[in-house]
Amino acid sequence: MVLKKRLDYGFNGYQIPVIPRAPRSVRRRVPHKKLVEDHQICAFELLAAVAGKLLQESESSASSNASEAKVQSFSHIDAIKKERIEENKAFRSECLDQGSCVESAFIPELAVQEHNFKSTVEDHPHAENDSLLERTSIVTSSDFSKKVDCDLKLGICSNKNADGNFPCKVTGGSHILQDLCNGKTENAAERKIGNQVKWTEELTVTNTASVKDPIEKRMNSKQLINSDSSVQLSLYRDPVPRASFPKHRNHVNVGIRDDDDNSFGCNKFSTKIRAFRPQGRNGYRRIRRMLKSKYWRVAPKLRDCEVSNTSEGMRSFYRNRKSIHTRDRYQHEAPSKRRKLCNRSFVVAYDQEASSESISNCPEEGEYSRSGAIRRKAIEESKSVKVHKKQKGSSVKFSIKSFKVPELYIEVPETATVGSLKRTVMETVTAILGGGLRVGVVLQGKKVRDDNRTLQQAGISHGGNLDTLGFILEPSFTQVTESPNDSPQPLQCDANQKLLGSPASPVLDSGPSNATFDPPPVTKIEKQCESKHDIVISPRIPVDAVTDGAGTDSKALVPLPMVSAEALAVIPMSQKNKRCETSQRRTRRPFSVSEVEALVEAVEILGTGRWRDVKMRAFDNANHRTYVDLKDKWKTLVHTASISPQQRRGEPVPQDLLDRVLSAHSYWLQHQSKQHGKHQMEPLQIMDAQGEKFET
DNA sequence: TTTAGGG
DNA sequence: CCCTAAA
Repeated sequence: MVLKKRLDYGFNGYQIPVIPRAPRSVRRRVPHKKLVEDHQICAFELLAAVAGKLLQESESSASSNASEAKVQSFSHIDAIKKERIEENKAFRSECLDQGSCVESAFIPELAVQEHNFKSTVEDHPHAENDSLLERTSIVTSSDFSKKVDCDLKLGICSNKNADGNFPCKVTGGSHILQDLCNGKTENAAERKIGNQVKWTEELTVTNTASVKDPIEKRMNSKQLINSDSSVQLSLYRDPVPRASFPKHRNHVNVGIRDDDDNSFGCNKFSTKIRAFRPQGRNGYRRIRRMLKSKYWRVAPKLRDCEVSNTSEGMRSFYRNRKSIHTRDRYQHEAPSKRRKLCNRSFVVAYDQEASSESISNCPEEGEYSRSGAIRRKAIEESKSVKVHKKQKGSSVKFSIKSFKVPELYIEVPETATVGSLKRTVMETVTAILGGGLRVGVVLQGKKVRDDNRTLQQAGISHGGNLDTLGFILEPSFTQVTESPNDSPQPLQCDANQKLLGSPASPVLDSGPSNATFDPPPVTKIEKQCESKHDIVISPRIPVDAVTDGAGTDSKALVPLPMVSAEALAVIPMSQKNKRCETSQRRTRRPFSVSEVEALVEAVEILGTGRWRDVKMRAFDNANHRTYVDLKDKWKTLVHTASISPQQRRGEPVPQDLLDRVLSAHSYWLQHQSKQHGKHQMEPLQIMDAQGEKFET
């Protein structure tokens, strides 16, 4: 018997909220939108973080130089660091737009050291002096959780201005930037635009000979750049003010790679913040456009300096691609299929690891570009390991402070909560860690491949080069796919981390590749190579970083790969694009028990004909689960429940859940016919707390 | 776009 | 999971 339809929440059994099924057209309009007021991570915030970073950098640089401006409060910096540590996440933003040369600026945090700077320049002899910083790392921080309604744009000119400085510009935004700047908006212009105050701040990257105070902030001219809530980090290559910035929105790289949100755990809680069809058509289209360009976004960034390496880069790229495909097919779905899922999401183009050299190491005359252009890190292996070694007798003692997780690609809706983001990252990380990672040992920049050698034989002894010992995480199948002779050094960790003044911060870096912020105050800069193709590639594909341990003094952990990630990306991207657009089957993502449970619960309440609602109710945060997926899953669940346990495969689903599936299925089946001609169906059967069904 | 089903 | 006809 069908129980009362309106059951109050708190009822011990199913809640059967009566949700009259209005015509689709009507339902569609129901403003289910639970606006996310807080904790919304949006591009703006990320950008704001970057901007703040930049400013901080400026300040800190200035402060380090006694003769420079007054020291500002660094509280916000601390906050950021703290946050970073806490979240272990780095967000990178990248501006991508068709044909535009938008580039993100890297906001370094490390103290700049001259030698770093030099090495940078030297390592990239081909770099064009015209190129700009291209990397941006943003740390997500609760401090930035405020919602910013307008745009923030950061632009850094590659050319010096009359003063010999590099103009930077941060525009738009409301309060965040200002907050981050600790009120240093003296000269910022404030204007009312609609209901918002936008302001622009111009910064100048000083092209000082002294590496120590590379950046000088200067605020003067204001410029308003308006855009529809887009975040842009632009780098002008041209000193001449641009008439406009390339436009694109919501492209924020989160630095995580899995494109799905696996945080289904919280799905069933209606309390979570959800955006019910958050964007309108425009947003939708926008997303689509975005998706279309998803694969080539890297292309526009190709720099001259990187071209020189194109050939080789391509080769390795393809090699990797090939292996990847055999092992893990491309995961991005065809744009046309995921539009909604991707709506208003941050898309991680790929990990643009900012090398510490970027902005902070302001290169000298015309060298600017070199330093920034090539810093790319091998995405795959973005592990950042900190090893704390202690010598003890003839044994070697290690203390790995942390490993950076290999590339992650995560896509989350802007409306996702920070908490869900954390969960997503966690799940992704977990998945990756459990998906075949292995640890590699690197000594003096070279991989120690022979597992049978003793540490002593390998030169890892207390009397040896412990300083150059590092550990890396790499795909376990790397060896198989990689050419035998290659000695890819995907990533490397700094075995030498002496825990520089950081006993207090044991957690120091552990986020996914965020070298930018990771570096402890006085750390050496990690040079990492990166290859852009990751975007498309499975996170675990290692890139053959061309590295030679040559001059590995303890400082340069990883030789800079000469392979230009961008170069690699250029062509491949387009190809991938095609590939993806055509037909890339999504990766299989078996439903977990908890997901099944959420699904069952939702179906019990909503019925079997309202997958969209089910999706929103229980899987709103799981962007990788479409309503079709849920429908299909339900279908299989019903099937599974009707076969003998022996015939079932995959992760076993608790029998009680299957029972619920059957009962709900039959209930709704029956109900369906009834409702056909009449009112709304009565909600379904009810079950008691024990999950036993009541008789209908 | 969402549903409903077949493949 | 994909593909699609229908709605």
